[in-house]
Amino acid sequence: MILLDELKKRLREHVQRNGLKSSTRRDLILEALTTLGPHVTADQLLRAVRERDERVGAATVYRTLRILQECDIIVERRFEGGASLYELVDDSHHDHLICVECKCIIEFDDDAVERAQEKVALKFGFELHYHRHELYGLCAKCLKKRGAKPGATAR
Amino acid sequence: MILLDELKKRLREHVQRNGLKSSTRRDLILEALTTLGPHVTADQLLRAVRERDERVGAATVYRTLRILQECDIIVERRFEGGASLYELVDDSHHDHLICVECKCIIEFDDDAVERAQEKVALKFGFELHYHRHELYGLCAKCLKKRGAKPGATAR
DNA sequence: TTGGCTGCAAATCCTTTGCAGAGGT
DNA sequence: ACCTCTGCAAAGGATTTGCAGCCAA
Repeated sequence: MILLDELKKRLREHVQRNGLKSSTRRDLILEALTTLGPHVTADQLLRAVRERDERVGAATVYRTLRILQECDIIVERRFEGGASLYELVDDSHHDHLICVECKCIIEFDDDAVERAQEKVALKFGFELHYHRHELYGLCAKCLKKRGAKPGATAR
Repeated sequence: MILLDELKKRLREHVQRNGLKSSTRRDLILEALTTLGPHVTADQLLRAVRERDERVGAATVYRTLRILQECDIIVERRFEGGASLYELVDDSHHDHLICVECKCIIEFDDDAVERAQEKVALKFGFELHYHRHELYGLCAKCLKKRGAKPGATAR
């Protein structure tokens, strides 16, 4: 669970540092983000926020999402097809297994992978900010459903 | 270097297997793909193809790109912002370091990472088809340009 | 009071689709 | 001939932007 207050504080600081102003709408959006699941589309977020305040416009959601990205509260993810998904960074340390068939998303967190990629960054003199690591394929369930079908190579 | 003939053959087989027909335009697009760099947008591809045949339409490029994905000749990649990039799969075994400042893309290939992710897939009973692994941050050049600036945490 | 925030609608950007004609088998 | 491929233009979906009024500092 993420501490909402911690996030609000981070947002407030960002707002002050950049001569912006705080607003009720923005807080509402941030709250909705912590309530909804780990991967939210702008549209899902909009609907959720509108349940509490139906006058909120889509533009505000997008504008707020951009601000939240700037202060590292969320990360935008563009999986294949469709709209972007947004994710709280506190959640985003993990990576994803995505089933190409049923579209389910399994989250994982593997130290070996993490360490390996840090080494790669070092090798190229890169300062790592964040990463995305997505493995696409068939999940166990879909695999079973297919029975003894063709199959595929790893990668 | 990828063998263009090998790719053409794969395309031809896919076409026959699915009751499609081959076409000059499609071959042209495939050729352009092997000529241009490792990451091409649909638009870049369109321009390149038009240098050889100016009557080609954007729709054809998109339709062809979809077919080429179906027969595993290319992979679509949606990095942050902007249009999709397409990449020949023979090239796509590597992953990417992407500079958030200058937008440069460094390709890398790390066995430790590869092995680690295969292990993860196995753990979840996943059949891996392909993956994407992108590390975002500041490249060495931009890092130097910034001098002794704030910095960031790893991830 | 000032300058940022907001909703709305229009505008963009990238990609897909419908349709009538061209082209491959 | 038959059915796919193509260009064109229109449609689509997601996101951004211009503008006039609202609101926080």
